[in-house]
This record gives sequence, structure tokens and C-alpha cells, in this order.
Amino acid sequence: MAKPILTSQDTDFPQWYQDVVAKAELAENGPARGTIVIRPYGYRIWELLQQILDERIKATGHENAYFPLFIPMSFLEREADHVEGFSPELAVVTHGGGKELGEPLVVRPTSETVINHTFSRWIQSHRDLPVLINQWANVVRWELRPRLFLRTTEFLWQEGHTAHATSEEAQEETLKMLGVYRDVVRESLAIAALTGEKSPAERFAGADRTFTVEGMMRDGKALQMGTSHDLGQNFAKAFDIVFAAEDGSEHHVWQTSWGVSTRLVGAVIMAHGDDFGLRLPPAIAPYQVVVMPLGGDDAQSTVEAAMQLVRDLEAAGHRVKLDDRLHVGFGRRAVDWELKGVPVRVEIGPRDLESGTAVVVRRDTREKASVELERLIQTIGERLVEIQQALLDETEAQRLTRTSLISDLDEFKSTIAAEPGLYVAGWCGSASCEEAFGDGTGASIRCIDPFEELPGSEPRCLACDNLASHQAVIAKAY
RNA sequence: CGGGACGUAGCGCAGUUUGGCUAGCGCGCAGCGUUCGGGACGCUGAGGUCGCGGGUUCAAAUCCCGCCGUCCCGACCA
Repeated sequence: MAKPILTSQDTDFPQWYQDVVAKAELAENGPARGTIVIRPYGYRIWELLQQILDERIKATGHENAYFPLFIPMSFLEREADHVEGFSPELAVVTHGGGKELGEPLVVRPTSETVINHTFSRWIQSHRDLPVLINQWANVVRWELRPRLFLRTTEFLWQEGHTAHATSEEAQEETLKMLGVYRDVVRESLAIAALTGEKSPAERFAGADRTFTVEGMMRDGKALQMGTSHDLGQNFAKAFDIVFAAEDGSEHHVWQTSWGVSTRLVGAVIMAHGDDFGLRLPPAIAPYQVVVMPLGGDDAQSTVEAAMQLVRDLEAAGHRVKLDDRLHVGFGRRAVDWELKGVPVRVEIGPRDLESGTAVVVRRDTREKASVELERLIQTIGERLVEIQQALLDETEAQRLTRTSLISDLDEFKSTIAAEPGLYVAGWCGSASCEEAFGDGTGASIRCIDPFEELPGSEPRCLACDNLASHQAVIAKAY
């Protein structure tokens, strides 16, 4: 039987994560601290996700554009909360062309400032609104404790920036894009995430309100998978983005911004992976099917049958890999593809050729089935649909199992240490009570008043016992 | 950025305490042959600035100083 290839999740989840990122050839560390080399297999996952998101972003009326990597330091300083929030994690360029710069340039940690500077020149009239822009880019935030995909100093993301004539429109946009994220996370990444608002403490620096998509990983910790911000008029005022209304009066625009990053690759790894490796949802799997001819005396004919099957599967619209490395033993090849999380593996050996069948193995359950060749294409298509759904169902079930209602602070603190998960409680809204939740537990409010239905919380605050104004979802997080 | 552990071949490690000839082992890699229904085997072979820089010494992987990087725990975060 198989020797252990990865540290088991139960033994050491962070070690398991590092093992699987390395062994599935997703990514490795770059030479400078906090940097990441995304390997082809990992990058393909990102590309597939990117393609799906890009279509959705365009379908909701947004256009892609590109803004500069370097931003004058003074731009950051225009919005007080913004600069305060980002200062600790800025990378600053002080020299260029061998000379000290008159004004330092920051490497964008996010692009609100450059983009809004530009918006102020683009927007004159209500006829120019709304402006709906998206950018695919890299950003830099100096990280003190990096982890591949989850938190790297440089990461890839998509950032949407919009400007609207009314507050209502901006609010609607904020929630619309949150919904797009929730849907993509659910339908493509197969993760049943929670959506809701961030507490003021967790809010984006410069936003009036921040909404989040929070996923739960297999170790019971939460991961912020995307955010959507209602920026109000904060940046409009800082960058003087003004439009003339129909009646000639002048107004500042109302704005939003929203983004998801390569962290989502980390989310897929941790939400679905098991002790055998990745389990990729077919929607974003670089290869949805791997076809493995077996060697032996009949190698020639099994390889031929495998190649024919690959052609047929490709014709049916699937992403397929032929693994005809006959110099590598069967077990090794099987283990490789399990590590890499390919949803369906097809084995064709001499016995199959004789009986006119092939063995179809699904990665999520590792179940094997012998399937007749005539039904193979159809069966595999069905399996892929089933696997996509099964992975989602698993995360949904797991989230429900690991969501508990809690009303006693001491009990909460002892319980969350032993059983990580989502804890639903009442919260009075005060920052001191929010701190009290995290004190000694390392947990934080992941979101408040989630849109998904959760067990109803106590009407009183978990910490101070005053009347609760919010339902808080508390968890340890990445 | 604080506390702790660590850095020797692509990966995992021994050797460092007590300085001493040509720095070893397993996996992986290359060639040949035999194999293939859950990490195959034999033979042959390649691969090392011992993280980087300085210092001590007749002599440094080994001792001292500085820096870089990794992992864990905290504080900060997509």
C-alpha cells in the first residue's frame, strides 16, 4: 500500500499545505522573502479562474484597463484612513536611474489612488457615469509572515473600481460584485462560502463599508476569499472627482472597489485537499481527466486505445492529459495524479482491452468503476458534473457541522481552541467587545449579519451581555 | 517586527558538541536491461561555492561576528 507522501492533515495542517503545494508543483518561494514563483500547474488554475471571473466582470458591464505600478507617495497621503491603513505594508522606491527621486514612489498596494486621480479627469458630467473599470495586476504589500498563495508580498489579483452618481447605485454595485464573487466561489471553486459585512475594525482602509466572502478550510479556520467595498465619497473628495448633474449642480461621485487574488488558489487547496493531495473542482482543473495506459506486453495497444480516448474526450470538450510514461511504474503515476488532484483518472490495461472496458477512478472519493468503452465518454462527463457538485456539497456540510451557536464567552474560548470552526454570537458593536472575542483565542469576527442563513444568535452580546446589534461570525482565520 | 528552531547535491538527512586526508547516506536524476492493475528492480554514472560575507587558525561544514533565507509562536494583513 501507499507510503505516506504528505504529512497528514490531522498531524499538522500547515505542514500538509506546504507539502502539497510543493509536491503538486503549484508554487515555490522566490529568492526574496515573501515572493512566490507560481509554477505552470498552479498558474493554470489561476488562469482558468481568471478567465471565468473576467467573463463575469465583463458581463456585468465592466471594462478592463491598466494603471501604473508606481504611485507618487503624495497620492497615498490624500486619503487619511487609506494611508494610515497601508503605510506599514508599503514598498517604497527612493532611487531611479541611479539618482535619489525628488518624491518617493510607492509600489501599488492597491490602486484606488492612481485610478481615482485618473477618474477625476475622466468624469465631468452625469453622462460620464457610471464608470466601471477592472484591472488585472500585481500588487505589493510588505508581509511579515508570508505563506505561499495565502499571504505573499507580491500577489496577483483583479481590482474593480467604479464611480456612480448616487449612493444607492454604489451600494447596489458593491453587493452585486460580492454576489459575483460568491457565485464564482460556489460554482467554480465549489466552496460554500459565507458572505456578509466586515466589522469596522476589519474594514478596508478608506471604505465606508466592506463586505466579504469567507470560506471555511478543512481545518476549521476561515479564509477571506474576496472583498467588496462601498467607498462612499471618501476618495471622490480626496481626489476631487466631481460631476455636473442634470440641473447643473456639482456633486462628488459615489464609489466602489472590489477584488480577489491568487489567494483563491490557496483556498481551493485547503478547502478540498485530503491526505492524498489536491482535489480540484473540474471547473478549474488544468486537466479534468488523465488517461493512463498500462504497460506490459500489450503496451502498444493500450497506448493506442488511450490516445483514441484522449481524442474523443477532447472532442467532447474536456481538458485531458495522456500519461504514457511507461518507464514510470503504475503506482507512481497514479499517486502523481492524485497529488495533483485531477478529478477523473482513466486506466486502460490489457484486461480492459480484452473486455472492452476501462477503469474510471474519481479523485474525490477514490472510487473505481469498470466502464464499457461505448459508455465511457458519457460516464466521464457525468462524473465531472458529479464531482463538481460533490465537492461543493462537502464544504457545505462541513460548514454546517462546524458552525455553532455560542452565548457564553468562557465556553467559547475553551471550545474554539479544541474545535476550530465558525462561532455565531450576538455582538453589541463595540470595538472593546470585538477585542475580547479575540483575546486569548486568536479568533476574530469574520463577518457580521451574514446573508446566508445561520442558526439565530442570542439577543445579547457575547462579551458584555448588553443588547446585541449584530450577529457576529467568529473564527480563527488565515 | 519580537521569541524560538534551522540552513550540507533537486528533495530528506548524517557529519558540527571535541576543527584534521578525497564531505557521506536515502530518494530523485542520466544510460542500459528487465518490469507495469497502487510510489518496481539490477548494473553503471553524473551531481557539492557545506546559505552569503568577514574573522580566528598551520588547518573551518565544524569556532566567532554580521547579513540573507526557511519554519513555528505572537503583533499586522487580499
